[in-house]
Amino acid sequence: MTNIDYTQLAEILFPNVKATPEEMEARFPARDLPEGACVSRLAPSPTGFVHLGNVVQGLTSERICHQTNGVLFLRIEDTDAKREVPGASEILIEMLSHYGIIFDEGAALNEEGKICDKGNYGPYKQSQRAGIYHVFAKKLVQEGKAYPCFCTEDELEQFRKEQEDEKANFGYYGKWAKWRDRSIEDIKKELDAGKEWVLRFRSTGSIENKFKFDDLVKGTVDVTENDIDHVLLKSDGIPTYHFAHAVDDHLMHTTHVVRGDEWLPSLPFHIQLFKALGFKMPKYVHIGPLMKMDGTSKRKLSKRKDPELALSYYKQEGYPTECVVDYIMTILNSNYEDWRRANPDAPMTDFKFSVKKMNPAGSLFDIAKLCDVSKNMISRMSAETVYNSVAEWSKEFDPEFNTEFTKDSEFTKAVLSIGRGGNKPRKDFAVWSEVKDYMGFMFDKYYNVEGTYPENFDNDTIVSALEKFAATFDTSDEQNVWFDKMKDVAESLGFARETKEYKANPNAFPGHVGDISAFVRVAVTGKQNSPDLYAVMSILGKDSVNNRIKAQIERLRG
RNA sequence: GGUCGGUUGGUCUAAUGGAAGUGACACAAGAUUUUCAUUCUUGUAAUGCGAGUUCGAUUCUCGCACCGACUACCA
Repeated sequence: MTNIDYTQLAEILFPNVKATPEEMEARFPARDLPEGACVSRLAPSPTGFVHLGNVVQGLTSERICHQTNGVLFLRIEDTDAKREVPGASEILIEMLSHYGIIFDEGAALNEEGKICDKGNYGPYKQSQRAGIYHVFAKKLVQEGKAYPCFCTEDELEQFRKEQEDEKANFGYYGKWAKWRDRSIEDIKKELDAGKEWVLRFRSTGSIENKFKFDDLVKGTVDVTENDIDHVLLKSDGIPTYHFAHAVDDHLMHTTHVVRGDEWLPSLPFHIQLFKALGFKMPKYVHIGPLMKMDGTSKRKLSKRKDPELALSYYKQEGYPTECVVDYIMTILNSNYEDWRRANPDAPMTDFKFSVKKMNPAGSLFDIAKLCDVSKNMISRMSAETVYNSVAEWSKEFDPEFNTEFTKDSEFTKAVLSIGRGGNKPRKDFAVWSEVKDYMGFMFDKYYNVEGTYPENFDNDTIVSALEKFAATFDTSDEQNVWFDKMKDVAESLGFARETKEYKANPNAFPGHVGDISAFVRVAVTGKQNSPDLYAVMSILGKDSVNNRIKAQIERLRG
């Protein structure tokens, strides 16, 4: 082994780094927080793709922090320039805020809607923290815990092939760690030649050594020491996720790291890194992935295959965000559902969230269940709230419907009020996009003139029923009077006045009052199913109802 | 190949070293309603497999199977 002057090496590699780790510590002092307060963060990549995973992690972190009067901050992990999409951070903040994930600190939007920093532990974009990382990188080199590596992509690929052939573990270690113990002269030669280099961690671990580590969700996990000399700084001087995670979460005083369990395999390296840097470990909350049923087996929700992973899907379909939040809460803490039933109108934040309740396995994301949650929540909303939400949604996603829907807001709200309120409200739709189907017939534009009538009745009978009914009904009638008139029509055609009467003796009548109302229903709504017909007709008004019936009579007569 | 994680009805889950549920979704049947949506009642349905420890294991231990993740100068 060559004897290397690490201090000299550090100077050669980082000649411009003058600041010391101590200065960094002083610049980011411990937070002044009450006892037991948790500090957590969401640290997404700005790829422009905001997904359910962000909400799952975000809600978990948010609850952990705000339930303990702690701090939730947003850090943008833009260390991979290739994946960054302009404007992605802005979209992310905007989207998450709709889901109740509001950050106390970190990347934020200014008054012009542009990204800016809020808080004393910034910058919060990792690409702007290069100088900070380099201070700690230099320190690691000085201590002999990191070294430069000049291997090219081709060389690394070659190692990989050899390892496959030899059935050896993959990675930069052992005889493949070509630059682990090279002389200063060798390193200088490459540097002088202008070769690109990365900074690698000098691992002292061995896969022979196992130990236990506590994860707040997974419990005690078995860990095998890492023996790979992972990259800390890429050739552009930007850190890898691992190094940035250690430095940032230390300096920003994160107490709880919430992230997907795809990170579990790199935990050994992270533990090693924190130790090497002399940092205290945060607590880890590794969340299982969201799964989806694919045929008979489950698989992780995939960005490519599953549109429902993207938050934009829920916006487009018109799922109220609070419903998505409620559903996700039921996945995160199974007792949330019971709590919600007992407290239907309480804000979600009243629920006592517990990390211990989280499932260490991946949960299946069940759209059917989401719809159920959504249906229930929407049924409890006021007509006013529904009106505003549908108006906002349709403005963006169905402008044509929006025009009709908002033309006469009092009329529309009256329709939305049918069966709303009380203990057993109607549950007709789970998403705003279903509203058009539900009540479109109230607008002439969407009223289906070609409505199909119940079978087993000839046109003459239907026409005759419609004529008789149109001649007598009055929108000022009370509901019972209105229905009595319906019964009169039934009787005059030889139909049973009461449904029960008919059921008791079905051969005695051609039909019953329910059939008469079915004729009227189809004539007025164009559909065999509708909300309460009396309410529908009252809201439509006498003229509109008469016009529709008249047109139907003519149509049926051919 | 290696490392790690996971496994209770179709799904989300509860519980426990001592009979696995007046839990939820979905599904089915019935009742209710002038239709639908509701609401109510009822029903179908589960501890992956094999050992070990134990009087007793779904729970603890080990092995296997299956599923998933990671194994990048991505995060």
